[in-house]
Amino acid sequence: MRFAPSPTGSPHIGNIRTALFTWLFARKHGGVFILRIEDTDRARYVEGSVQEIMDSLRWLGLDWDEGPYFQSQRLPLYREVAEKLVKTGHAYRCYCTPERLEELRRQQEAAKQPTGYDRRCRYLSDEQRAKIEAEGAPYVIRFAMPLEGETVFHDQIRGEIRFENALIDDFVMLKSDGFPTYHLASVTDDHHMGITHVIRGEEWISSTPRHVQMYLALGWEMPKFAHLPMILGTDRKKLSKRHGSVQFVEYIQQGYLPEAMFNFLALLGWSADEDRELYSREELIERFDLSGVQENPAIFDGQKLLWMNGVYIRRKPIEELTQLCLPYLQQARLMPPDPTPQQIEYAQRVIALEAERMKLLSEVVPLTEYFFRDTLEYEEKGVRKWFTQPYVAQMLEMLIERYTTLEPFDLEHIEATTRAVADELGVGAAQVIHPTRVAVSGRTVGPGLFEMIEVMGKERVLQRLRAALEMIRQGAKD
RNA sequence: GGCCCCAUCGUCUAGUGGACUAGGACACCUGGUUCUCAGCCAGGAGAUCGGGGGUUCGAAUCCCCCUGGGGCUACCA
Repeated sequence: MRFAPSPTGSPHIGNIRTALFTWLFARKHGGVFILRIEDTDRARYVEGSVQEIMDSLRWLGLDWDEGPYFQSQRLPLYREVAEKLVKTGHAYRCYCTPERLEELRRQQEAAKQPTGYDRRCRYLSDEQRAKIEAEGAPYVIRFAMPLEGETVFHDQIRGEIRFENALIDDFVMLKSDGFPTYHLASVTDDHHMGITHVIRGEEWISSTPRHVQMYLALGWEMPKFAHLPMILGTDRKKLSKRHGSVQFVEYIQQGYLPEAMFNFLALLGWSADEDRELYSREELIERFDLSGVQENPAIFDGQKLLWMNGVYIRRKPIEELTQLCLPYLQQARLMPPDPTPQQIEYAQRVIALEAERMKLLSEVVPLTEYFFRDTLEYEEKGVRKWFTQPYVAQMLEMLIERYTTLEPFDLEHIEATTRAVADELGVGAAQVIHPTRVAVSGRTVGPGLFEMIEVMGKERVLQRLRAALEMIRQGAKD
């Protein structure tokens, strides 16, 4: 099995999903998973994309057994195969210029004819050929497709697919710059690398008859083909830039967990016959089967992925989750680059309180900000609703006074003390809890108040209560 | 235009001739838990299986046509 991406840009969800399915299949059947970089188009090569591909695979835990191989380093092999086909009459040199080809296509389009090479050079006589060769004209090597009959192959997912040979033109195998096209390179490598199952995207179906004919011409054993359904954007169009983040690395940055992404991607276009959606990596390997692969394209909708990520975040042991969140906190300057054990301990307790609200690791910043900052930003709505209550100033004074002497400053005592204040004030507990939350966090939503106060610690809480009291008194004067 | 692939709730999907008053999940709505949110629990709404013909005692499941969507149609992959 192999995953053979082309380094023409940052890998997207679809590319990685193909890698995942291939990997799953290889692991399930004890096969060898090979990474092969199809860098045969020098013009479209994007610097750094190979690294991104490898980083993405590693991040997801898709380890490869061999490679990466680079097709650009195997040029002589492809030429050898192409020449062999020329010798056996299955291929020929074509000297047509790009200009002629373009003109030909224009005419065909104008005449509403199917476009394609007219095979002119296929029928050149030896003398004509020798003459052109003598001039040193550049050439490509084209495969000579059978002129009649049809090519039939059995797709592991879709069953039998057939194409009429006459409709397939003599495609280029070797370009004039000496590089192979995809067709030549992949067939050659798949054969030499002992690939038994070619698993790739649906967009390759129409190229498969060419590959089949090459195998036949070369006398090579045919691998099995499996064409995965495509992944479309919410507008049912092929995934592209305007669909938001389609680049895989962006998901990594936003704080998706590899476990969640793995699980989600495995279920995009594949399913086991059971009412379940949460699977571990091992369970997926155990269950994966080409027969469970969907034939119709799937629309990529991030909502379910987001939900699943939340599930996996909540399942994470808190120590691990804290380590995962740390980089985000540091980037936001909420934590220093080299935190002390005490600071990590504090962050961990904070994260434990907010974890169930987190769907992305990056959300740790907006979610926990107020635990770390010296000065709070108050939510306008909360201030208006709660700081205007007549009893609030008195309430804050009482809380400050009692918290100051409260020992130990723990959950149980904080709760008892706070509720006692409500009783004395003759109001419901909620009437105290809500304004206090605003005073202490600046917000109207968040974790349970008493837990929050306990984690913040006495000093920080007192300071915030005083600040709130000051603010209310100022407001009263105006 | 030509060739090819595909078609079940908004989305991911289960379903391979009778167990289907079409199941699950996300999202959505309601109720419960509770100091808010989230979480959790319970419930609800949501698909005449794209349309039309067949085959059959019986079709989401098989066949044909139509429609729709997608892919390919490069010296790109």
